[in-house]
Amino acid sequence: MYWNSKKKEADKMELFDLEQLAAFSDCGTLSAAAEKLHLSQPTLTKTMKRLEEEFRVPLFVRSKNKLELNENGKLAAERAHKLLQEASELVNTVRAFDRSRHTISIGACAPMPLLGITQNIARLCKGMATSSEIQDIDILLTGLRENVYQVIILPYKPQEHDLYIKEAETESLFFALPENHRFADKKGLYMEEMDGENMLLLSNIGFWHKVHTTKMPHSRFLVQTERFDFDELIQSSILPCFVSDITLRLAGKPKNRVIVPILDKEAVVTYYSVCLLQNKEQLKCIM
Amino acid sequence: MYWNSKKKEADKMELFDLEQLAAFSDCGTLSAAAEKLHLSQPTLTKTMKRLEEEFRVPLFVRSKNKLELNENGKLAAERAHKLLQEASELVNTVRAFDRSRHTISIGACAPMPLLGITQNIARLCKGMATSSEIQDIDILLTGLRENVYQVIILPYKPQEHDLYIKEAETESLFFALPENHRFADKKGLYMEEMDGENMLLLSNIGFWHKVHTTKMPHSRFLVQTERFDFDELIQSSILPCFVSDITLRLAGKPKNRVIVPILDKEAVVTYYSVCLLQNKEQLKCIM
DNA sequence: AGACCTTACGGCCGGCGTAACAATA
DNA sequence: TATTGTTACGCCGGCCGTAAGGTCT
Repeated sequence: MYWNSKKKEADKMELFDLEQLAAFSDCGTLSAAAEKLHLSQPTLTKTMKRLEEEFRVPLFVRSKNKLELNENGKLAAERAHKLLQEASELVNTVRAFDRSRHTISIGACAPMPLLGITQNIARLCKGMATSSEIQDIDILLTGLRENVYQVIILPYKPQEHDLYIKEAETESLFFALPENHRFADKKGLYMEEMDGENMLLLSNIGFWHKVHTTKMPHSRFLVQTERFDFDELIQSSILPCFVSDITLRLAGKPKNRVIVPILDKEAVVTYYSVCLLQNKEQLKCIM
Repeated sequence: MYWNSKKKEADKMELFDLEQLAAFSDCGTLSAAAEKLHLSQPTLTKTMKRLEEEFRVPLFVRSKNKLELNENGKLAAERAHKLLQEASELVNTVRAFDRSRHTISIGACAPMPLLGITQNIARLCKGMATSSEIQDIDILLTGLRENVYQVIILPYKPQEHDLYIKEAETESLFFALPENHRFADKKGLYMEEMDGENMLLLSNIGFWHKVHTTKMPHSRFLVQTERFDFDELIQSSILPCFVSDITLRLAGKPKNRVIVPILDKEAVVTYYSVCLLQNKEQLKCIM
């Protein structure tokens, strides 16, 4: 296979050469560029010569001890920057694409139903990663159609015909009242009855937030971002808060609290896992 | 300088690697790609492995005896094509830019004044190339402002104030009539008198064409593209044609023809070399 | 003297080719 | 058997670094 060995005209221009050119353009001096790239100055000298040969056009104005880009060189360096940027984007794009093929993005209207489904995915779809977030319901729906999410979890059953829907779990909301609260011995409460009472609330609870603020417009909600802080506050304060059957099951009943069911129909929701009908097969292991 | 020698994580991805990937994508098989690039198959095998390492993402689905791009690979190959295209455009752009810096584009309204000016450029501006073309006058003016042309040659003196103008040579038009033509003994002729006579004409004569067709609307002009064919036809036919003092000076009088001056004022033009005022200094060697 | 670029020289590593092997059709 | 991909192995060239030289501030 030596019959082509001596093709001297080869376009040997490589990205590393351009990187050196770009570095020289940035640093203004070969020495500085060499240091930046952890190379020796003579290496840079030779690469620049090589580039000039490959472009077959002068790129520099050479004084005895000074090297500068001429107009050609400035243009070349500028374009080299662009090309390097695009080369870097190339691998990033491919990596991101690969990642997207291996991760399922789930959008949920509330935190609790995420727990079950992400566990299921980890168990059923080995090698699949999941990324999940809690968002407003309309954002979830548009995100589903734009493939931002492969699966979304809604607190109601949507009617669109291009969606594949599967009923998931239910969640029922309760008040967790201090034992000496005036309603502590009630068997059930409407949110309206509690309206006006200040309550502890965990942030990032999705659509529940809207439920609370609409049904209890006169209450002030002391929002905690951190789960740990929230739990601490429950222990140390006498403010009522919300719990659900799921949190009760997972974390147990907060000490010194009485659990009172909420009677509003909005306090009991059934979650539905939803994906595009066209992705049904691909996602059936989850749904 | 060995303190960084062993950085194995280097982004060694080079254009040649991507070229091999692109070739594989085009050819469908390593062997074919290897042949196309004048490389051996094992080389391709190893490059593909290297690329997979550099992307840190699988790019292929490997059977025992078959290598195919997976989805990642297809994306990578597609983007590789694009990047290679852009790399090629990079050098072409720089080369074109360099060329544009070393060539003066001249637009002229007629062929004759070009002769003198291009000779002057070749003599006065060593290392400068010239490209010239003949165009309509309005195209010349817009082209000058858009830097399509550095210098244009007009048959009149423009009035714009952002232009630098230098009077160039003059050209006077004559009829070259067969010796037995009815006007052969005239001392001068108006074009109107010749209107209706069929004439030989050289194509690509710029604004002269418009002069002829407006002043002699009833004549038919037998247009020749090739100078050689035109000269042959003059010898062998009895059709009248145009000559100018410049062609007479350069090529002499056609045999068997009588030269009769044209009396219309349009038959004597003074050419003006025009450039943008802002380029005056840069072009003063020419102007 | 210090900063910079260039040239000369030598070593080394990485990429390439050959050869041999394995698997498929 | 012919084609294709992979592995093993050795060579060779190109790239890099060190050293030395020249020029300018």
